[in-house]
Amino acid sequence: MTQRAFRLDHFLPYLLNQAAERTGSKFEQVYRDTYGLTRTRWRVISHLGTLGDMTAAAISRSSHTEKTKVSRAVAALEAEGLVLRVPSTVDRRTELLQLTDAGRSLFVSLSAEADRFDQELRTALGTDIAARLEQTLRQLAVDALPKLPDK
Amino acid sequence: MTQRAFRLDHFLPYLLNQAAERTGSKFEQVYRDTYGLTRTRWRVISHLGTLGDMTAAAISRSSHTEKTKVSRAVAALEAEGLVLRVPSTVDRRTELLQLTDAGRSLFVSLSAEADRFDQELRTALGTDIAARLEQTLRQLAVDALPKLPDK
DNA sequence: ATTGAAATGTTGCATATGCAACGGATAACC
DNA sequence: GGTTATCCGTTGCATATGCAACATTTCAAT
Repeated sequence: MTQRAFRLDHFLPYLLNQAAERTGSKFEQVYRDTYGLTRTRWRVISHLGTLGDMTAAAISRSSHTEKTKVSRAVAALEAEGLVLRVPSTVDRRTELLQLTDAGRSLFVSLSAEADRFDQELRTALGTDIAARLEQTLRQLAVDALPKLPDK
Repeated sequence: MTQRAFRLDHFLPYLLNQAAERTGSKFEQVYRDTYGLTRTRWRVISHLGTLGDMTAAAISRSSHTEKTKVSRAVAALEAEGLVLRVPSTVDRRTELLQLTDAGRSLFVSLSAEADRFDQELRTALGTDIAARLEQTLRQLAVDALPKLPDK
């Protein structure tokens, strides 16, 4: 019974969390200090910027973010004049969200910085390793994860 | 001026966050539902379990967790009788934290589940890919990240 | 048609979090 | 030695978050 001892620093969920936290908070400095955005607000902006106009529920599903978190971020962004709500005529429960001119202009500059940051990351890791990382992460993020171990 | 458009779903910090969030919340079900632990409490337990007795500040540094977050987790764990504080005689600012018998027993069962979860993850990804992922994540989590792009 | 189930977005409330400030203790420095 | 800076752990407070509940609207089933 050579029982391999549990090692936190080899536990993938922990390593994923650490890597995400460090990388994310590093880039967070950009949109926080320079643009006064929170993470969820940046997430909403970047969704609208890259995926086009969409509803809050769609953003919530696409980003696996609590719908109430999205709702509050949208409210703030609307108050700041960065996002516009267009009530749908077909489904009166929903409203389509779209960037205002100010919102789009913010997205353009911020996404340029994001691109640069991403490039630096990939260069530091090595482009081939970064590409493999991206593929594996997408698998973890999107595809089905293993079921929880049955006890 | 073929400007490559920013794509959120190719942005490494975003993918890292998504993968970490999904993986982490999946395993969180285990320690939350079965053992009533929060993520930070599990983090403290697993640090003490794998790295031995240490101070709150050491846990904070090792896990890149706010010291106030650690402080509160420790207070809760102490109240639940899972962690013991041993004031240091040499440095009277610090207190060494250690698992009680109950705490160690909890760690033993929980780390066994963590091992199983990790194994399932690695099997799902493929063991070689998982090993490469681990190495890359450690690099991102521990090593220096690229400086923020100069504007 | 009608009834029941599900989706959308918001709010209330309890809890979690981040940040600054604090008291106490040690370290650094001159 | 004495002064200053730094470290440890805690607390106060403002904000963020998660979860349940809600009103409204659409969808499903019969």
